[in-house]
Amino acid sequence: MKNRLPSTARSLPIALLRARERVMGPIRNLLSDVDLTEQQWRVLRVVQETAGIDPTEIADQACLLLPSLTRILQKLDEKGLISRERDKVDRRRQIIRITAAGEKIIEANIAASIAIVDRTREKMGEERYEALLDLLNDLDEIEL
Amino acid sequence: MKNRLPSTARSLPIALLRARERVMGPIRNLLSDVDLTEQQWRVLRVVQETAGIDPTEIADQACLLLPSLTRILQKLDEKGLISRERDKVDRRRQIIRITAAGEKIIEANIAASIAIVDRTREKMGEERYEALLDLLNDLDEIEL
DNA sequence: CAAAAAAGCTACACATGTTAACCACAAGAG
DNA sequence: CTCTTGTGGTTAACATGTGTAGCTTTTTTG
Repeated sequence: MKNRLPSTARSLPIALLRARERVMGPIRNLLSDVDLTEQQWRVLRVVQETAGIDPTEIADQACLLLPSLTRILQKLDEKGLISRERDKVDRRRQIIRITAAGEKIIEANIAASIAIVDRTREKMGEERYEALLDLLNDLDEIEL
Repeated sequence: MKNRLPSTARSLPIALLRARERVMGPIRNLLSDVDLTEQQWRVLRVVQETAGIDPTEIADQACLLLPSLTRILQKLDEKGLISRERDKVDRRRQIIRITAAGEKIIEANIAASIAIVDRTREKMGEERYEALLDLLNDLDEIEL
């Protein structure tokens, strides 16, 4: 009765953050070598995954607000990693695509990134790892 | 063979981020009403959890770099939510404590915060929810 | 004691978060 | 057809956070 607060380890948001930092820390180091921020990398991954995606959808999938995304897309465009095109049907809309250079950057870094995550998978065990991913995706789909 | 990349939904860092945003979004709204950022709240929770903690330990538990933490502690100090004291044994060190006002802020917001998380727990089911927390804590303890 | 290490702080450059205002185009109502 | 409303996206401005380097003070160690 003295303390009804959940310990931070049993606080879902904090536990999610700590787990993420554990995995993301090493990956951030990788990315800084090729001068990409974590967010830029995330956007690039999302764009690569869904060719012809529009900014609103990217923002949603990459968990970014549109104004932040606008700036990030400008940076990625400057770097030649994505291309932007106006939708001919709805001319408010933009169509974003990854360029060959963008694909190349992903190619060059995804292996090391996967290797880091794979070490985690091995230490956790395949089943627990997959179970974790399933639970995370469930959580993401909750309360739409 | 055409595409060896994991979909972003099966990418552990991205899945962790999306799940976190889902839960944290509503909580951030709460906090902005009392003029606290997410990080300030996190620091406050950590300080409350471990009275007499020092900045290095806080930074570790709250997933912040020391320079960021320094500023956050200054802000929290200005607001009167924490107190700082020099350690008499090792005078390089500082001892951080939550103040009565700080406890009060937590009291005033933790209920709504827990309510948000509880809705998630109900939708996921108790067991799956607890399993998720266990897996996250495991992940955090990996690769020390 | 001198040198190395640890705990923090400061400063700086840059990226992101956040809100509001704004522009161009689209879609509906009358 | 035009007026209003809605949508997609950008810009601006400011707060905050990130990341690196260098500095001070105090401790520890050779």
